[in-house]
Amino acid sequence: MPDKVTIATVARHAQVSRQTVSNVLNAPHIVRDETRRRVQEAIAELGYRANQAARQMRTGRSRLIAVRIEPTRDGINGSVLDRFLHGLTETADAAGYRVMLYTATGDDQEIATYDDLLGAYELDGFVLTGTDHGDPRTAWLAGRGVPFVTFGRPWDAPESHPWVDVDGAAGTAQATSRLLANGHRRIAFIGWPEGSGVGDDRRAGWRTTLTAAGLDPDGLHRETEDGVAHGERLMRDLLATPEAPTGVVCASDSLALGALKAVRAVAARAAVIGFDDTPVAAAVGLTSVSQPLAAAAASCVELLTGVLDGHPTDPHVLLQPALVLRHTA
Amino acid sequence: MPDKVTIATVARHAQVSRQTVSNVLNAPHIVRDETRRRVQEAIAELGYRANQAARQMRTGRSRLIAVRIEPTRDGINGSVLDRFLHGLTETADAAGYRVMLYTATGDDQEIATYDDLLGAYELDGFVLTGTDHGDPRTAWLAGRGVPFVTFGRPWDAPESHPWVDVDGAAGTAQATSRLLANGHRRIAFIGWPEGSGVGDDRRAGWRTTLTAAGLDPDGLHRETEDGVAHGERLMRDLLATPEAPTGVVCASDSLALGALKAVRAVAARAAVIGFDDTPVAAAVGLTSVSQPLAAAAASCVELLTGVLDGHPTDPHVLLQPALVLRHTA
DNA sequence: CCGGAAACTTTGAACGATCTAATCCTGCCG
DNA sequence: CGGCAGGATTAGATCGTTCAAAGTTTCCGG
Repeated sequence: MPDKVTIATVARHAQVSRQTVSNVLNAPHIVRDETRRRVQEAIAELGYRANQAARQMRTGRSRLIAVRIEPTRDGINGSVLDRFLHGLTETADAAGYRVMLYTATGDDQEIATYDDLLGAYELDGFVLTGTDHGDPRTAWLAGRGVPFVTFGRPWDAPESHPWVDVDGAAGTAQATSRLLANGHRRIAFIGWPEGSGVGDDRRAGWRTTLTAAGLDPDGLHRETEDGVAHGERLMRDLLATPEAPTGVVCASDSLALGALKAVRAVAARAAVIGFDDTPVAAAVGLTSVSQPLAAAAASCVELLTGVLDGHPTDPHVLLQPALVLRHTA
Repeated sequence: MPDKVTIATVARHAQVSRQTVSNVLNAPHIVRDETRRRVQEAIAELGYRANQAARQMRTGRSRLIAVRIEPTRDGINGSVLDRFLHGLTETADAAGYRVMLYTATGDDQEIATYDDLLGAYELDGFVLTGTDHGDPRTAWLAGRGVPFVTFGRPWDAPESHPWVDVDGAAGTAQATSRLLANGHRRIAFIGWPEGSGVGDDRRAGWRTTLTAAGLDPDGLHRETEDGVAHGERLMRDLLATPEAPTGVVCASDSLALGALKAVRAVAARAAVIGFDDTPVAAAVGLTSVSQPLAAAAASCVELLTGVLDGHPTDPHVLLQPALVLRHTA
């Protein structure tokens, strides 16, 4: 293995001082053209790469972004995080940042981890997913002045910090419109109990679209925890009512899959639309609302690096989902 | 924000020298009990955390492990990587390491990324997933003397480097035995074209189990690319033969899902078993072979940190999968 | 009470980059 | 031809840690 190439090696090779090499890297405009060219050649020739640890010691910046990887609770939503992570890594890479993972069980343990990561690695920023009402984590980070972005709106105070989100209401609105366009008039919604920002948002899209079409949404919605079995139960329920729906929009693919089972079990012909476009949806041919995860990830990185590199952008990004048509609607 | 706490702050506070604090952290046994206690109190009181960048500069070790996150090709396998990543992060954490992500498209681009990562962050090691026959990446890493572990055996040279893998043959053998125990005699296998180590391994488990039971596997297997549609096509094919199978073991959940569709389409009652226990399998009630991903991740970290911290373990770990029984077998 | 080994602690340098401030050019004007 | 402005370049200090070597204390046996 050849000797380690440091900035001093490059400087010697290009017959300039260390600082000039540093300038070529960090402030090229202050170096004369001819000198810059010579230095760049030396860099290329030697395969020099700036040591981040040394740079970080001086500048206090690590070019590292931390993201939490969750314990894959349902499994069905795991792949969403997966795609998001990939997009994040790719965009961060392009912006000269790297992604570091961490896990934590529980909010206070997570905050301890922040402390750890900041102390040991001087992380530049955090990307949080799945924030809830009154999340203590965002408060802690904001209090310490640590840059961060959340994927998901802070429902209680939308202006409080930078976020990126997907317009869930627009997604369910699209789904509902699709069913309306196909001639459906009794369109149900199966979602989560009131109180979760995301769930309420998705329900709202369905409700307003129905109302706008002059239809009455009352009695056509059901709430439950997420899960295939729950979806199936509620859909059987709906199908058994006197005015059974001919189509249903669901807050998740799990619920939709359950609904689909119920429909098939009673040999009905109701249309079903899910949410998240998970692999499950693709596998069983379920029409579903797809979140632009790569774009969301890119926006997160953009917001964060914008703050870090001193050219901040609009700190609130709301992306539009798209309906992926398959067999069920 | 309080001033940064460095080793010097702690030293002053505990009335010892910097080096003694360093010794308490890295070689506690050479410090007298009473001194150590005093230093540890100071550390706790001040909330001191060793700066990794500075440590790394001196030691050349970053306590960072790199893992590739793939572009989620199929989507169905995405969640496997996801669970693996989570396990990796958790175990690495416990061993005092952190996980850094990277992506790359194509082997040579990936090698360039290695160079980048090693040069800039002095990564301690790599975890590779999905290695193929004659992988240039492992050769490059080995040539540079960079520690790494692969999740997946190097089929062409099993002794060449440390790896962790799941015994696919044992998995399909379990699946086949299960079907035998349930009275099935004509048990088919749908897998991938010959040549992929993983695929061949999974087929072998089925074949040897059938043979051991005195049954003839000939004519009962089909090969195709991965995908639901392919699985469905081949299963229809099998069901249409004079001696149609009453059960089928598949090399993946995608194939199994397709097979299941075919079975239902022709109103047959054949049992179906998939592989990987993806969320899809859980959602549709498909019996599937489950890989112990958390254990695999833990083994990867153990192997890697073992090499790094100088107490190497057996460099080849083969884990046993488990059959998850659901409705289809 | 002293010599000396063992146990423990401290000092100074080094890792590889950037910051600050000082020095060196170069061209231009009086 | 000297002086000077301004850009280009360089020398030295510094970030927080660990290594190597030197210094100090403690403990025993003679």
